[in-house]
Amino acid sequence: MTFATAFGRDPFRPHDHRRCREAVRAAVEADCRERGLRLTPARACVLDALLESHRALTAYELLDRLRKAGLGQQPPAAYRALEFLVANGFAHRIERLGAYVACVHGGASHCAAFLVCRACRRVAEAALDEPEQALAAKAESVGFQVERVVVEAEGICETCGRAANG
Amino acid sequence: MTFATAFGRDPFRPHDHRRCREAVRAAVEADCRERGLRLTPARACVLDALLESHRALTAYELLDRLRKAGLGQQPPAAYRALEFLVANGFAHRIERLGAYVACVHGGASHCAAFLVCRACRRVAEAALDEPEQALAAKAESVGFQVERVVVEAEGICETCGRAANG
DNA sequence: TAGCAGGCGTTATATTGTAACAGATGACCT
DNA sequence: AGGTCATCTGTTACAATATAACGCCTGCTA
Repeated sequence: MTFATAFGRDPFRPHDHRRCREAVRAAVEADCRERGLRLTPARACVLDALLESHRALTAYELLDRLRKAGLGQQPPAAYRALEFLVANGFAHRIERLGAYVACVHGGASHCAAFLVCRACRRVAEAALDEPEQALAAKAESVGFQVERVVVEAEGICETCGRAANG
Repeated sequence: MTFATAFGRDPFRPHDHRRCREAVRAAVEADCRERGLRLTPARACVLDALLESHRALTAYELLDRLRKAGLGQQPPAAYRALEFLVANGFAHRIERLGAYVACVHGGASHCAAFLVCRACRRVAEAALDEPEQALAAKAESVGFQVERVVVEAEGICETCGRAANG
């Protein structure tokens, strides 16, 4: 399990975010070509907004971007773009926040865990190799069929912790 | 890690729920006495509603109960009772659903994982001994201070699975 | 008995998300 | 070329979840 930007670094700390963002964007484009998915202007606009930072953005913040770009006016525009991005593994919904982040692991569907800073709303993502092994074992023992696992750790990132403690 | 009702059984399957419910209710009352907490009529009403089943209920479903009992009319009545119950470890919020369940582990604050059936909304709770050890280790390695961990497995319980598959 | 904290009532509003239907576009077939 | 189909988008209207802010009441206690 590793926490990473597109370049294997800690997203809570300064990094070459331009390269980080562009690498993910290129990977998504390539993946869409391969899988015959349409990265339409509205979808690309939402993805780009998410890629501007490692912060979780709400659907309405993303809708603002669509409005400014002239690519949509009403909530369904944002939710449709997000539905596409989440369904295809290009973004994740952070349940704890009702907000969304770009996926930094490039396309393939996977099970993810998140560190969510409640101060700056930045999110670090970890690929979980197994969907919480112990949990899966217990689920099986009661005949429960797991379809999706949400793992979100809420807290304070190093930067915000230092800012608060002086 | 064990999934349990108050009597160590699988909450997705039939059990002596009257005893299950009454034991939790008594434990909560005892805990409130010990800790000087006030289990007011409105709070008890919400707790009792949650204890009627192992299903997650929304704040507005709970507000209906308060209304019928003449113990509150507006949303804040429900949210205040829930705030008390959650803050003191007597209930949990299921982030995935925006809904609430009674805690079956009797009071002490703890870290929990949930199996959430998306068909019947019943919820099984597991006490996590350590707050996701691997996650905590990784958090520490990037200087992230974890305050709370959400672990929710969404899927289909045995009963609902059988109903669907014939 | 004055002050204080906690609990509650009420109004108003914020935030997040969906249903439903219609128009537009582009791919593909004949 | 024209027909047909699926997908994407526009729009209206609304549902569902949650909170801010203010003020009253009650019971404790200094």
